[in-house]
Amino acid sequence: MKANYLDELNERQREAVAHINGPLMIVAGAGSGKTKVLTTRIAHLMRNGVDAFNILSLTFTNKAAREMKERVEKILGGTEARNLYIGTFHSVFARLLRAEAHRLGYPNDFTIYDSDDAKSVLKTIINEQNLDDKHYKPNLVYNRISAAKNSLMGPEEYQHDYAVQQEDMRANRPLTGKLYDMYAKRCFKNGAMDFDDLLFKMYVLLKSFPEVLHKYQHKFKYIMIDEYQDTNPAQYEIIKLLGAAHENICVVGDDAQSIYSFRGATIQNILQFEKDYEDAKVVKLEQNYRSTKSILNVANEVIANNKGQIEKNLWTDNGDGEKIKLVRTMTDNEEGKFVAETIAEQKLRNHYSNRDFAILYRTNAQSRAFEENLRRKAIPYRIFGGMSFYQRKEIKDFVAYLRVVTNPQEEESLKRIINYPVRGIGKTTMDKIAVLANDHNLTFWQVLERAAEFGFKSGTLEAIENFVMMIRSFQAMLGKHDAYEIAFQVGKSTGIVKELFNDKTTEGLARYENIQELLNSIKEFTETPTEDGELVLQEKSLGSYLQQITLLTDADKGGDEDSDVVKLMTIHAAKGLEFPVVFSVGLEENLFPSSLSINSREELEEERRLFYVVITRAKSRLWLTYANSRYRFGQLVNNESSRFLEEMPEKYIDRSYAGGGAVRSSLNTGNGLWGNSGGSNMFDRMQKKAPGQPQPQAGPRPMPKQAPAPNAASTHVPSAGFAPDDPATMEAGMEVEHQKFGFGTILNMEGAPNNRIATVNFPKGGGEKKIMLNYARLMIVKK
DNA sequence: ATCATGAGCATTTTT
DNA sequence: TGCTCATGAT
Repeated sequence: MKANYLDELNERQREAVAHINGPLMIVAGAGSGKTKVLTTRIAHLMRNGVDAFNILSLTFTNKAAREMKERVEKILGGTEARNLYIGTFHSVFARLLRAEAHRLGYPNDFTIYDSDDAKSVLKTIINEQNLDDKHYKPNLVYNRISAAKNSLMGPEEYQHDYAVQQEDMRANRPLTGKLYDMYAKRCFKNGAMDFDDLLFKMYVLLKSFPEVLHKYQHKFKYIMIDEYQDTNPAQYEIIKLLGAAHENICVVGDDAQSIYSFRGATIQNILQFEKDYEDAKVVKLEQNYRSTKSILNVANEVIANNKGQIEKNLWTDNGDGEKIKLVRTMTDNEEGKFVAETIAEQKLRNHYSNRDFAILYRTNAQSRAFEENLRRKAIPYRIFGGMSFYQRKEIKDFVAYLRVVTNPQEEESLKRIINYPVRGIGKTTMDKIAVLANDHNLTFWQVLERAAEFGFKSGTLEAIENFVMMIRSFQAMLGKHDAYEIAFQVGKSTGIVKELFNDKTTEGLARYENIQELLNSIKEFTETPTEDGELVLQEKSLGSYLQQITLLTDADKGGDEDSDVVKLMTIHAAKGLEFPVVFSVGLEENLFPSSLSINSREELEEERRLFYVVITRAKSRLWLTYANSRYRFGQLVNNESSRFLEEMPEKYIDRSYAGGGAVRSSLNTGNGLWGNSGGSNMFDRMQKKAPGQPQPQAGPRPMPKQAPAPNAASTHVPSAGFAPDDPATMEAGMEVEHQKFGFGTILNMEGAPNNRIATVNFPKGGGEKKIMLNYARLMIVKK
C-alpha cells in the first residue's frame, strides 16, 4: 500500500477519509475528487484493521463500480481489494437474492426481467383481461408498478391506498392495481424478478427474516453509497436496515446533481441525512479540480436558481480559461455540421484527440444529425446508450434459450423460442397450451412435458417432445459444464448459429456476428478468475452468467473503452464523466428543458440540475448549441432557445461564435448584441413566420429533401427482361434501373468490395437513395 | 406459417 | 421521420 496516500488529499478530503466509525455524509461538488475520496477511504479503512470482507460499497452504474474496484486495487496493491463487495445496488442485491431467494419461494436461479420483458408480460396480462392495450398501455402501467415498488408498496397496499386509487381513477385506469397484482403473481409463477423487484424483494427479505438481516448486518459492517442523491425510498430503507447495527454508513452525493427522480429517486434522502443520523458528520468538498473558472462560475450561477439546496460554494484554483461559446444554427442538421466542423478545427488548432470530445444531448433521438456529420468528416465516434446489445432480437432469442434451460418455468422466454427456429409449434398450438396450462394450473413447461396426455396431433406432439428432449439435454449439462459450454451446445443443437450463418444478407451477417460476440462474452465470463467473497455460489455457472447480463447496459460492454473516438451520449449517461471539450447541444425550449418537465417547479429544477451536470462535465472548453428549427417526428418545428441560457452570466459567454448566437432576451434589446447582423435578420424572419409554413433554408445546402410524390415509388413497372447485373461491375456515372424506383443515375459508390453501397438518384422514384447492392438488385441501362 | 404492407405512434432521461 | 405491431395475402 502506498504510504503517503493521505498526503495526496486536501484538508477536507482528508477529513472525510479519516472518519472511520459512525455515519458520514460527504457533500461532494462536481469535480471535487469524490471517487478519489471514496476509494482512498476504503483503503484507509483497511489500513486501520477493517477486513475487506466487511465492506460494502454501492454505486449507481457498473462502470462506477468497476472503476472504484480498480482504483482501490491500485492504492492497496496486492489482491485484498478483491474481497470487497463493490457493485451496483441491483447487481449486489441480485447476488444476495440468488443466495436467499428460496426463502421467498423463488428459485435461486430466478430470471431477471429487463423492462422489455416486464412490459411484454404486462401486455400479455392486459390482453388476457380483455382490456384495450391502447388505453392500458403496458408502458404506463409498468411505470405505475415501478413507482409503487420503488416506494415499497406491494399490490395489496396499492389497491387499498386511497391516494393511489384516486390517481388511477383520474387517469381512467382504475384496474391498474389489479394488473399490478396479476403481474406480480405472474412474475412469481415464472420465477422471475424485474429490476424493481431486486430492490423490493431485498427489502422484504431483510424485513421478514431477522436471521438474514442479522447475517448481512454482521457481514457489512461498513457501508458506502455513491450518488446518494439518486437513491429511491426502497434503496434508502434497505440501507437503513443493513446499517442499523453499526451505523457505519458513509454516503456521498451532490444534491445539485440529482437527476433521476423520474425513476423514483428522491432528493429528500440526502437532504434528510443529518436528521436521520443525529451524530452524522458532514464534510463538504468544495474545491473543484476539473473545470476552468469560466465554466464553474457559469455552473454555479445557473444552479443558484434552484431552491432548497445544501449550501455550498464550489470554487477552483484553475485558470479562467476560455469563455463558454454559445452557438445558434438554423436547423438540427446544421447544428450537427457545426459541431463536426468545430471538432475537426479544434483537433488541428489545439491538438486534441477524438477522445477529448463529447457531444451531450437531452434525448437519444438527437444523435442522428451528429452521427451523419461526423461520418461525413470521417471523424470516428461512438454512441453510448440507445439500443443495447442485449436488446437485439437475436440476442434476446439466444438468451431466452439459456433462460429456459436454467429456469423452465419462465414462460416469456419459452414462448419466444418454442418455435424458433421454426419447428412446427405455431400459434394454434401455443393457444392450446395456454388454455391447458390455465385449466390444469400448470406452467407451460409442465404442459409440454406431459404433452402426450393432452391429445395433440401426432406431428405436433412429436415436435413438442423433441423440443422437450432437447431442452432437457441442455439441462443435463448444468451441473457439469460451464456457461460457455452449454451456450455453445445450444447454438449448435438448435441450429440457430447455422441458420444465421447461412443468411447472407447484410442483416443476417450482422446477426451472426452478434451471436458470435455473445458467445465470446460468455467465454470471457467463464475465463475471468473469480474475484468475489464467500457469498458466491458457482460463479461460472450459466445461472450466474444470466444473472449478470440483464443488469449490464451497453456502456458496460467494455472493450474499446479508451479507443480514440468522439463520444456521444445523453447527459444522464455522462454523469460522473469528464471531458476536455464538451458540446452541450439542443438547448431549446421543449427539448431542454423538456416539454414534459415544465409544468412544475420540481420538474423544472431537475432539468436545471441536468443543465448543471452537463456544464460541469467540461474541463477546459464548452460549446452550447441550439437550433432554430429541427425535425421532430418528421415535422419541422421551431423552438425558442432554452430559458436556461438566460440564466448564465454574460461575462463568461462568447456569443460571437459561428456568426453569433441569440438568446431570447437579446430579441428584446434589439440588434447589436450579435457579431453578425445578417444572422439577426434571419432570426427575426424565422420568428415571424407562421408555424407550419415552409422555412427558408440558410446556407448552401439544398432545400430539405422533397417528399416524393405519393406512390411515385410504386408506379414503376420494370422493363421487360429486367435482369439484375453483378454489383461488382457497377460504377458511378452509370444509368441503372431498379424494380421499384425506376431509372436512375449512380452518383457515388462506397463500401467494401463485397458489400458495395451505391448512392443513386431516381428522378421518379423519390430522389437520392442509398442502395446496398448485395440485396437490392440493379440492372445497368447505360455505362 | 411467413412475409409484405401500412397504420399509428413516439421521445425524456436508465438499473 | 422511422419503428413496431397488426393485418392480410400467398
